[in-house]
Amino acid sequence: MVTPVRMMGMRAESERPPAGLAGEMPAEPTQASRFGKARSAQSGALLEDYVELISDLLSSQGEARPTDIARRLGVSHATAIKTISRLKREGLAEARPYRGVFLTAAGESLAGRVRTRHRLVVDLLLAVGVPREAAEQDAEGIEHHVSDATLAAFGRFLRR
Amino acid sequence: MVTPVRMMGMRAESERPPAGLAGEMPAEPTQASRFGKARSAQSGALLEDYVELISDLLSSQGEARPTDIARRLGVSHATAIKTISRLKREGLAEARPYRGVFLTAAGESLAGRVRTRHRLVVDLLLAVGVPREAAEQDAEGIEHHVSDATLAAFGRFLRR
DNA sequence: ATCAGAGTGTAGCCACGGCTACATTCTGTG
DNA sequence: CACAGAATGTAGCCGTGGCTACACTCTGAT
Ligand SMILES: [Mn+2]
Ligand SMILES: [Mn+2]
Ligand SMILES: [Mn+2]
Ligand SMILES: [Mn+2]
Repeated sequence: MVTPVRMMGMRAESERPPAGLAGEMPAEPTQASRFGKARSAQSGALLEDYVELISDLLSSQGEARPTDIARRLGVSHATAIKTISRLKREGLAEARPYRGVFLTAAGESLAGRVRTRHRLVVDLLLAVGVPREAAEQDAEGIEHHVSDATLAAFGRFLRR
Repeated sequence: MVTPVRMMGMRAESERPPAGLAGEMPAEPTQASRFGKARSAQSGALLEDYVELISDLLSSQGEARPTDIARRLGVSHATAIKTISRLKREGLAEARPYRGVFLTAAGESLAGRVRTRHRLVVDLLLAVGVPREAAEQDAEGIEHHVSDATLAAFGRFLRR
């Protein structure tokens, strides 16, 4: 995500056949690209949640320790630690053994955007009548698939 | 998903510590469960997309061949074939070599629900002012995180 | 100062969902 | 009827994100 080195799969949009002679159904290049985008969005989701949570912990507790992160996410500490090293590799976090996790500038910035988006999504859901608990729950997954255009529309709708 | 044999990870909600003596922040069992649910939702997403697409192909083309499925999803045929065998394993589809893919009753039923939900999500997005293309795009990911409660709320909002 | 217990880290396993490369089977023309 | 080319299937590789088991390091009470 941060480093779209080649990001997952995502088949090259170009390598399409010459599109049959007649107008036999556009072959839908759009559809494939939509699925592809949804897939890559998903790949960033986990990192986004980590970064948002770490930022929260740093504010509220003053530190973000692997065990806390693991507990809050509902995964084993081993899993959390492995993902934290991925955050480091992606340049979003820094951490030295037994010393807790911190966010880089990039990490903080991402956390901010993610937090804003999370709130907007919850608010939008509430605004259209989704019950609180469902809104909180579903937002956790939905947020990662909301594009800037959609987010902007949500904002306009809420300010109405 | 259909067969929640043990479904991915999803840490046991129960194994929580005795919750410190004083009232030191509820320890948020909710948060972990929310992340967990979002994770399992994701695990079903791919199968949902396959089933919906296969159903579409069966209606429009009369058959669903691996290559078509692969092209529409933007993945290699090898990937599609592997996922198709997972669909078989999950009891959603049937397929014999060189004979195309078909849906079981369970598969058809899932496809129907998925299609309905997909449409509702797109309509909701359009209704709150999301531009068409963004709506189509984002819906492809969002749909998999919309609970029944939220879906019902969307329906009410649109019928308003 | 000790040391039990909590927290961290590492190793190794698994399933999923991508891919490429190669082998096999169909099928429509010629 | 042959057979080239398309479709299908198989094998094997990779990274992610889970897990358990075990080893190491800290730290707060005695
Ligand atoms: Mn989330
Ligand atoms: Mn969030
Ligand atoms: Mn989808
Ligand atoms: Mn869909």
